Amino acid sequence: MNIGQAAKMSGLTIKTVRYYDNIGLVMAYQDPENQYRVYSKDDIAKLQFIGRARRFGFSIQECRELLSLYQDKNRPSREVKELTLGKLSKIDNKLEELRNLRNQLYYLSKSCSGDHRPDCPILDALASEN
Amino acid sequence: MNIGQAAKMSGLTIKTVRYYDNIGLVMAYQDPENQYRVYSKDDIAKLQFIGRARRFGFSIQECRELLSLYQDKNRPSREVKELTLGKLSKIDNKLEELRNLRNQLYYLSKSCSGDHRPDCPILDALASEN
DNA sequence: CCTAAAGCTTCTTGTTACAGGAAGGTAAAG
DNA sequence: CTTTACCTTCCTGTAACAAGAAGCTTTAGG
Repeated sequence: MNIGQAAKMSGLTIKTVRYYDNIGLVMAYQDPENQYRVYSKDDIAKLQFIGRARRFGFSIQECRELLSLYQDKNRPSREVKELTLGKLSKIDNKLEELRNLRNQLYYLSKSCSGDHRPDCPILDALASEN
Repeated sequence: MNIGQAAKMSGLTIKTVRYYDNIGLVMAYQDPENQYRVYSKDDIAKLQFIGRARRFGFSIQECRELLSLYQDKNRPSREVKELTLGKLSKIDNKLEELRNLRNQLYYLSKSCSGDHRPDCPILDALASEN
């Protein structure tokens, strides 16, 4: 099937699918006559796989690794789990960071009257040493 | 003072400071003799201001707005508060998203034995319809 | 005084993961 | 035969800088 169908079936955009072909992540067969990309069922499965992994926050590089593990029927599940746990810990760090940020911003916004007057503790905080 | 000192005093890198000059965020005076950038105390204050705002998750564009509000002694504090509240709500959305992701990944990792055997519920989940 | 090191300049390229659009070939339908 | 839909490649833009090359300038030391 052509790239349009492949995009629909995988839930990705045409641009994305073409991009994955360019970077060698999911390479389509090229019809020698018209240069159109041709996708097999197997390719669609890979695209869907990647779409889900991306939604889980895995980077393209990580998707590449997951895909090769996915295609290797004999790999130990340990490798996949390690990748996932690594990602989990990164997410935990990011969560912590964001929570702190959120609280600081929250207290800053609370302290500001937010009316017509020019006094603004938010700007004061950004301008001061601390 | 030169860019090296300015970078140190503001806690930013030289590259960053030069970049801010290029995009017109904090423009330095240029010594006509040697083309060196010269930073005043006021410039340093702006750089520090931006450094803090960036750490609070404000984008360069938002920093630009905050900076102009900061320099306008008569602006109503409402504007700053609105900017901050908008940012806060974006952070809340991101937090929610990340928390969901984290939980999904967590349960996936829990379900995988992570040993030498090839069976891996994580990959199964990425490969299946849901 | 000369030299080496440190500091400065501009310019180009790379990063991440695509999106948007131009210019042009192809295919299917009326 | 023409319109319309799809496809192609190639170029540019995004956010916020980092890295590095090539080449001045300034400063400190022997």
